[in-house]
Formats: sequence, structure tokens, C-alpha cells
Amino acid sequence: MPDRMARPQPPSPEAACEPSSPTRQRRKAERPQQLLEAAYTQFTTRGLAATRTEDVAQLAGVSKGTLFRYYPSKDELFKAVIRHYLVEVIDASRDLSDQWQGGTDDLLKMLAHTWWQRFGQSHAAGIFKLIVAEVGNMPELAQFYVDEVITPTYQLVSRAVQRGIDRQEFRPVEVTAVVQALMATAQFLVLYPQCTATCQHNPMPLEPERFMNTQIDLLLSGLRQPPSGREG
Amino acid sequence: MPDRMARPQPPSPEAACEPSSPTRQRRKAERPQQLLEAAYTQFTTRGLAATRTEDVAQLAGVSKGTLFRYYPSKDELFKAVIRHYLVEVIDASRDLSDQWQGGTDDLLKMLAHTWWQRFGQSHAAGIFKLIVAEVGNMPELAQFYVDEVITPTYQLVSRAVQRGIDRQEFRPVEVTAVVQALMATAQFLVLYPQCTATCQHNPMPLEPERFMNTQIDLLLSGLRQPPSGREG
Amino acid sequence: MPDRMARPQPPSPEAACEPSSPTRQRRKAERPQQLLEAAYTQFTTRGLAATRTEDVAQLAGVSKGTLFRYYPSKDELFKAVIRHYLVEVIDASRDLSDQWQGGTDDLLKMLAHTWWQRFGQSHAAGIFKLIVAEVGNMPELAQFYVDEVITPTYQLVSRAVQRGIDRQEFRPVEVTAVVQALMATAQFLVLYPQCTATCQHNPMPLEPERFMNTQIDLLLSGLRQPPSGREG
Amino acid sequence: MPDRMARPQPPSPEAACEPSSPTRQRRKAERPQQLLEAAYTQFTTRGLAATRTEDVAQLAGVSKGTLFRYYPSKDELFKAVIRHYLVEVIDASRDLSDQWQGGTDDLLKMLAHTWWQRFGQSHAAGIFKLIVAEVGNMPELAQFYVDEVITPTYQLVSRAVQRGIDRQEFRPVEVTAVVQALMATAQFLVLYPQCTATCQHNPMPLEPERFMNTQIDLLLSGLRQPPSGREG
DNA sequence: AATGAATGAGGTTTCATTCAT
DNA sequence: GATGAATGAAACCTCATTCAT
Repeated sequence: MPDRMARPQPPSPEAACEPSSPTRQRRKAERPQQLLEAAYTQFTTRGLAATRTEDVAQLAGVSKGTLFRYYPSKDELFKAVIRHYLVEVIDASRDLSDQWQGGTDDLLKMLAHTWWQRFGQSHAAGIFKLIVAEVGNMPELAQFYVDEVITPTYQLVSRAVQRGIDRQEFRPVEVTAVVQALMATAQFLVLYPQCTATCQHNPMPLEPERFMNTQIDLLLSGLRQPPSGREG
Repeated sequence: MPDRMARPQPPSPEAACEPSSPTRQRRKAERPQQLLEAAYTQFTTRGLAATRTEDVAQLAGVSKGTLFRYYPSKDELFKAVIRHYLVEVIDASRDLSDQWQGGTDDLLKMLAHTWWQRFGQSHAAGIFKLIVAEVGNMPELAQFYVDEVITPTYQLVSRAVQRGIDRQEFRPVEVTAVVQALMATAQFLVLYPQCTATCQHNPMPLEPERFMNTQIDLLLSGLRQPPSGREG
Repeated sequence: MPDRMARPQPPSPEAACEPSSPTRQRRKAERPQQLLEAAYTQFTTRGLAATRTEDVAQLAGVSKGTLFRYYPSKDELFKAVIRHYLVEVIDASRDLSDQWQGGTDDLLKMLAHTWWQRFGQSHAAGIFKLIVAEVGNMPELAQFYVDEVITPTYQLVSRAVQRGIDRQEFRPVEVTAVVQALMATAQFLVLYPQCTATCQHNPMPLEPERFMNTQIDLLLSGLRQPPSGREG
Repeated sequence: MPDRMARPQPPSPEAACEPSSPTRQRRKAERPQQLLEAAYTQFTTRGLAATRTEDVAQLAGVSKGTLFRYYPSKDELFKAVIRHYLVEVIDASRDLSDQWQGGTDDLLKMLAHTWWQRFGQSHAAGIFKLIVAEVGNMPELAQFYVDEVITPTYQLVSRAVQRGIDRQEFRPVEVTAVVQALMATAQFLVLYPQCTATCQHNPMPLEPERFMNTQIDLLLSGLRQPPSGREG
């Protein structure tokens, strides 16, 4: 993980020697979060370049100068936004660990729905849009994304698929292909609405939960062992 | 289709008052194309905001002033790029019409590969990235994308899927779900490499042709009628 | 002497309402001095504009707010620095008064060395650099410098030179010229090292004490009466 | 000589491929000079930090943006000013070469007056002030100054003094001391007026030509061979 | 028609100064 | 009295756009 995308060192409100006053301490502690939220909103709606630092500050209810007390530059603020909201999902996924008892098809559904509940329906769209838009100008962003999102997701999901194969619930398909199919589904789910949000006529509206279910069912129907003649 | 994304009225090179010389005429006629190519390259590499008009002009081998003679503003140039390269694929798909004779699984494979050959491997990634990045600031872009890309694609692909169902090659699945699965596959195919291009360690590299084949096979294995007879 | 460069009214630590505690009183009484020293260091190293008030405060071990309690603005702090360190030398010279008994050449040497010991080797370089750099933006600085430095120095040194002429140790030269020669020597001594401090190759390094001696000897050799007798 | 103070590559007006028009070419060719003059004036009167780029532009009769077409930053403009006006004197001194026929005392006078005519009375004061003020923040400036000014001057003047000693016009004094005395004189001549320019009462006004003559006479009177008894 | 010098609005960032605690 | 979080004016610099040539 490259330096500049390293894990957040939260602008240390606790590093202050003497707590000047409870009120001010509290306000100071809240600022990073306020600013990140404002920045997330602006960056995802207008894009990095089209967002003015003053807009972010105003939306957070502070002045321009205050923003720069907490983040040394617009670029660092951007990276902090990416880190903050990505780390959110990464941490959220950590405890989805492998002690699942039921069928693997239900495990995959659970994983998908958990992802959607915890991240997909809130920040995934914005964050992913930002990564797509800005990765060309920020090589460290690509590495961060791969290391923190792709790799853990790949491992998590491929273990689940492998479990299905091992338990002979699934045909012995190529695991990676299934993982990619699920990733593609998730990506489409977050990006398609972005690209069609403002449209009057949309021939193919997308209801998230229903879309997820349908896609997973379609996928599972291709994975499941055919009821072999001998077994019937 | 709203005004500003309207079908290209090619910056009328033929409207020139007097054909000063054949050479000049030819050069002049090539300008819009050169500028579009240069702009495409810059916009997709650096993004809209980070591309300077001067860079585009230089790459096209003309001066800044000339660029503004052909396109009245950077924004219009951007839209022209989107239009130009999207229309390319739309037109290309038009004649893939319905006189297909073989099996529907092969029809879907053919459509996918044709798309990849004509657009996917060349401009789809760049154009789609630009749409994702800029649609927030350009509502007309969303409508244009839906009208010119989503709608025709939806119609084309859903007809093909319906054909499969009608011919009892496929189970009577929800057509839209299959279309979306294909779209998601295509979207993943063009965006995933973008987001991982500069990475050292990529746990899940993606080979386009192989990826497409695998995903379509996976999908088809979920679509195909189970060997009938015993169940019927 | 204009208002704003007026003799220091030390930021009245004794005006405090109630002597809260001896320790606090002592610390408070030391503040102006600490701040001046910190400011001197920063101003002379980085220049007026490049010095941030926060740097000064930090170096003095207080907060930004405290600095502004003692000096109402950065500009006033700057002037206080100039005043403080210039007044130091002026006061130091006052008692070098005219009860010198030996030869006038030794008197001049004594004056030069005293100046060097008390001011030249410590603060003269920094203060003079600041005056040169900032006098353009602070007319009162020029008047202060003339009134407090040039005039007293001129009087002191010219009396010494006149004494040498009166006692026929020196030729009847123009007194002002000798004073200027000495001033030029002093000025060169403090500025030349500044301008060459960071250089790798310096073809003309300057050792202060030796330089002073040599220059004064050179000057005196031009001042001394030729061995009289044959010429008279 | 370090990179960033390297000899001026004049913002190449001649590098243009096609001379767009005589008028514009002429204007373009004049811009660097106009900007340098304006910048010199502003920098020397207000200092580097206190000069706004817009002031320079306005004084040069152009807009802010134009300044940055010719010099990529305020810092580079500053260095260009230093280079331009220092190189002026350096080049001017190059042909004062050693074919002097008269007495060495007249040679020294000639050198001093030439320096004054060509540089001292015009730009020396400003340039030297800038060097003193900014050298602390620009190490390369120190090296440039030493390499381009101190070293050549030292060589030129020390050859002249050595000539006087060789021809037995001067006592066998330490050459460096004489060079330093002359440099100190020159430095005082340019800086003293700066520091006293705006004063009402100046007890020691300085008339340049007279000052130079007096100081050189004083120096020479210390250098000349005493009329030895044997020769008389 | 083409050029590229010029413009100036607009963006990021800094930092002296204030003031609630 | 001391603190340091907050402010916002002001500075540097960029670059889309214009227009004289």
C-alpha cells in the first residue's frame, strides 16, 4: 500500500496537550467527519476538479481556511474521502467470516445483501465513480483500490465459491469467473443508476434489491449441479 | 434527445466560401476528425478538467485558435467526442439485425464479439469512463447515453434473448435480467482494466476475450433448457 | 524620531492588575524578551515576510494568541526587534566616552573592537540585513536608523578622528571621509559573510578580527603624519 | 553556477516558426525587457515578498496572465532580474582589460569610475539590496553572486593592485586587504543612500562621486611608497 | 482561415489576526 | 491571562477564450 494512500491517521484531536475546553474539543473532533461528508457529497456530485474547496467548506459549515487546517490540500482531502469510505466497507466485511452453516447459495446471497446494506446503497456508487474518474491521474489510487478492495473481496468471495464446489453444491466451474460475475453485477448496480439518474425516459430502470436477487439467481442456476439422472 | 447532445452537425467544412485550393480543402475537411481524435486521447487519459485546450490543439497539429473555430467551447468539444465515438458503435450495431440463422447462444456470442471488435476494445473504455465522470455535471449526457446506447442495446439484446426463449433454447427467464447481465459483463470488461492498469500486484488480471467467453458460457449454462423429457 | 519607532515602552509587565503568583509574574516578565529573541532569530534567518507569527510564538514557547497580547501586530513586533537590538549597541557605546588617554590610533582600534565585541559579532549582521531589506516599506525605519545609529556613531567617531588631527597624530584630512571609511568597513564586515555564507567556493573568505585589524591599519597608514622634519 | 541561476536563456522570441506579424513580433520581443524593468522597480522598492505579480504586470502595461507567459513564476522572474542586471555589469567589466598605460593609482580610479558609470549609479543599489535581503532563502543566489561578481571583481582588482606593487608605486601591502577596502567602499556607496533616502535630517549625506574620490584618495595615501630618504 | 499573444475570471492556498473558552 | 480554532482577505498561478494581425 503506497505511502500517500496509507491508513488514515485521523487528524489527531487527542494529541492536544491540554484540552482547551470541552466544547472546542468536541467541535474540533467533529470537524474531520463533517468535512469528509461535505467533500464526499461535492466530489461525487460534481467531480474532483469541478468542486471548489470553498463549496466543501461551506457545506460543512466552516470557512475555507478551516478546511485547510484539517487537510493540507484538496488532493489530500480527496484521498481522505476515498480512504474513509472504502475503509468503512473493508472493515465491515472483515467479520463476515467463514463460519457459515447453511447452503452456499444462501451464503452468496447473504454476502451480496450484507455488502449492499453496509456499503452498496450508501457510498459505493460515489466512491467507485471517483475511482473510475480519477485513477488515471493517481496511480496510487489504483494500487490502493486493488489492495484494499479487489484483493480482499476476491479472497472472500472465491472462498465461498470454492466451498460450494467442495460441497458439490456447485459444478466444478472456474472460481475466478464466478467472482468476476459477482463483481460485475455489483459494479453495474452502483454505476448504472449514476448514468441514468437524471433521465426522463429510462427503458430499463433498475431496482437494486430485485436486481441483485435476479442476477444471483441467474448465476446460481448456472452453477448448481444438474439433478443427475442417477440421483433422481 | 436534448439540444446540446443532438446528432453531430459536422462543423460544416463544406460550408467554406471559396475552395481556395484542393489541398487546403482536404486539410480543412480532416480537421474535425483530427481534433476529435486528439481530444479523445487527452480527455480519456487525463480527464476533462485536466486536459487543456492547448494540449488538444497541439496534439492535433493546429493552434489553439483553430480549435475554437471548429468547436465553440471545450464543453462542446467534449460532447462532440462523446457523440462521435458513441455514434460509431451505435451505427455499427444497426446492421447486426435479426436475420441470424443459427442457435441463439451463438447469436449472443456473435453480438458480444462484434461489440468487442468494433468498439469495446478501442473506445468503449475511454468513453464510458468519461460518461461516468462527467454525467453529474451534464444532465443531457445521461439522456443521450440512455437514448443512444442503453435503449438500442436493450432492444437489440432483448430481442435476441426473447428469440432464444421463443425457440425454447432458453428457459423462460426474465429477459431484462439477461440483458443486464450482459451489460454488466461488458461494463466490467471495460472498467476493470482502467482501475487496475497501473498496479504492480493484481490478484485477478483480466484477459478480455477469455473473460467474455467465460462469462457468456456461465450465463448460457444458466439459461439453457435442462435436458427435457424426464422433467416434463 | 517618529511615533512608531519610538523608544521601547516595554509591554508593561508591571502593569498587571494583581500579582497572581511570583512564578507567573516572573514568566510573564520574561515573555517580551523571549519573544524578541525568537522573532530576531526568525526574521534574520527567513526574512520578515517569510516568518510566520506562529513560528515566532512556537520558538518562544508560547501560543500565537500570546504573541499578539504583547505586540499588537507582526509589524510592531518587527520594529520592536529592530529597536531592541539597535538600542543595545547604542547604549553600549555611550560610556566609551572621551576620557581616552592613549594614542588616537589605539582609540580607533578600541572603538572598533568594542563595537565588534558588543554588537558586531552578534546582532549587527541580522539587524542590518533587516534594515536594508525593509527600509523601503518603512520610512520611519530609515529615520530611526539615522537618528539612533548613524548620528551617534558619526559623532563618536568623528570626535575621535578630530582628536587625532588636533593632536597632530593624523594629517588634517577630511573627518567625514574617515568616519565613512570606518562605517564602510563595518558594513562590509557584517554583510559580506551573509552573502557568501552558503557558498562552496569562496575566493575571498573573510576572518572578522583579522579583517578589522588589516583595514584599520591600512586606513591609519594613510592618516598618520609623515615623519616630519625633512618635509617641514 | 547552479542550474537555476544559469545564464539567461532569453524567453526566445526568435524561436517562433512563423513570424505571425511584424507588430506582434516586436511587441513580444519587447516584453521581457519591459517586465524586467517593472519587476526591478517593484522588487527594489517594495521587496520580493511585498511585490504582487499584478503590480509588476501593471507597471509593465500588461495583464497578470501575460507576465506568466514570459516568466513561469514570481521566483523565476526575480532570478531573471538579478541575472539581467548583474550580467550587465559583468559584461561591461570584461573589456576593462589590462592594457592600461598610466599610473596604477589612476587605473584604480578609472576602474572605480567606470563601475560607477556603468552600474553603480543605476542598478547596483537595487540589485545588491535584493541579494542581501533574499540570499538567506536562496542558496543558489549566493553562489551566483560569488561566481559572477565577487570572483571576477576580485581578480580584476587584485591584478591592478599587484601591478602597483610590482611597479613599486605601492608599498608591498596585502593585496586582498586593498581589494576588500575597495569593495567595502562600493558597498557603502550603494547601500548607505538606500537606508537614509527618506530621512529629513541626515547628518552625513553622501555625494557619490565626491565620496568615491575621497575614499580612493584616502586609500591611495596609505598605499603609496613613502618618499624614501635615499631617493629624495 | 489560422495564429498565438493577451486577457482576466476563478481556483487553491497561506497566514495575520480575532475571540470564545 | 493564555490558548488555538476559526476566519477571510489576499496572493499566486492557470487556462478557456478572444481578437489583432
